[in-house]
Amino acid sequence: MAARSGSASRPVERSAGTRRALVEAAVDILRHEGFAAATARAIAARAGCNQGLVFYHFGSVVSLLLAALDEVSADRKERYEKALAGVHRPSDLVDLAARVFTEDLDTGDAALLVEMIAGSVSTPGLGAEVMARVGPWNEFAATALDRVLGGFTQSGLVTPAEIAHAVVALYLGLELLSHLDGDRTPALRLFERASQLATLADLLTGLTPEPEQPDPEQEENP
Amino acid sequence: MAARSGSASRPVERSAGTRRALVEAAVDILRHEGFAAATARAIAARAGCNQGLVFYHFGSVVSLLLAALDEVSADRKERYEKALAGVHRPSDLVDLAARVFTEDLDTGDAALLVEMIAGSVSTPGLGAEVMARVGPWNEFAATALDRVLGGFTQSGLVTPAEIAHAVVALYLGLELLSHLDGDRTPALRLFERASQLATLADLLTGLTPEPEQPDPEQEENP
DNA sequence: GTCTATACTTGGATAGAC
DNA sequence: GTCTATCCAAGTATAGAC
Repeated sequence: MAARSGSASRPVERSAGTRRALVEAAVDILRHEGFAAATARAIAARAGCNQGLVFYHFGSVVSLLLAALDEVSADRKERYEKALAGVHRPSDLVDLAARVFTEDLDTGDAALLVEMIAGSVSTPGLGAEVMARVGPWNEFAATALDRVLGGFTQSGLVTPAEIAHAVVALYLGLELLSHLDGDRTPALRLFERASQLATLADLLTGLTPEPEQPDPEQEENP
Repeated sequence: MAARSGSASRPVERSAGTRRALVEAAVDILRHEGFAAATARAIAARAGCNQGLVFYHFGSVVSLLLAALDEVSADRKERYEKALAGVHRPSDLVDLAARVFTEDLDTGDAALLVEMIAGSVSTPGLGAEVMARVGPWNEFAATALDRVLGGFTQSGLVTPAEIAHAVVALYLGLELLSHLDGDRTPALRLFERASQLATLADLLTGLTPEPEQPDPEQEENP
């Protein structure tokens, strides 16, 4: 509380606005121009402010880029977790993965992640930072897999963490290849096949733990 | 025939030597320093010659880098094809893949490929060129898979090309992640699991087409 | 505290020397 | 034909203005 002016020119608000504009511009450039094009000058130009502000607000270009990565990561995680709520069978999970993959490609989120990973390969301190931001996806995948394949993974053949690592690696590889030649059809075709196999898995998991449940779609509790 | 001097200072030999030195230096830098560090100046310095020679001999930096990629690609392909000769069962193939993966990581060839792919993501014309050089690996994987899983893939469930695409993507993804955090254990653990599963596949393929044959190259009946 | 104008560094490419 | 000295553009970062 206390004294409060409605003016938009208050220092703290100007600062916040500039920061936001820079992050947004960074996201945009990473999505459509790539890591190499994401320079302080280019980002500031798109944000409509002076180039030096990148260093004032974020200290360095990579810090700004990491902020951009965090921004879209938060959005994606929220979307994914919401979607995961409706997933119960293996085929559901594969279908979700396919949808997510396509969405990420459409929105450019995939491009952003791949650009950051690619860029971090040749920028000293960046690798660890990006890795730390990929880690949660690993856990997320492990949780999702455990939830759907719980019975199978507990058989001791493989652990969810192992499959999750493979899944994340496959996801990145597919994105990378799609990104390279601009052709997503091989990846989509693969998801089709996986969907067929998952239907098979439905049967397998279906006969192991529970044969039939009264409410498969009863998540409507706001 | 004709006039021939034994001197090593003949223009054509000097040129060839310089070219070779530059390619070798480019390979070395890509392996150990990364794409971003692979500048004309750095490469020339390591090759012990003037920076301008990069442009005289190769026209541009990326052309030199592609030459470096071709260099190691040729070596790898030769090694792989030789190794593939001794592969007959699925488990052989997985073991070979694991060995190849580890070797590539040790020699730095994996790093080089990943660096080039990563770099090409943000260098206009490079993507298509690198993609053209990844294509053969796709075919190679398809051939290898078809050879080992021929009976299974002809069942129509999946095509070798599809699996090959997935395998290449997985390979790249694993290399990328190993490269990022410098920890290869998750990937190696994965190969261990795959090896176990492949032993299972040995049994499957073993009981389907032939229990024992003197020559497994019978492709007659056109 | 917020921002701008300027300094310094590095890299790609070429004009011209040998 | 082979190579070197030099030019110019672009990037990061900061010293100082508001």
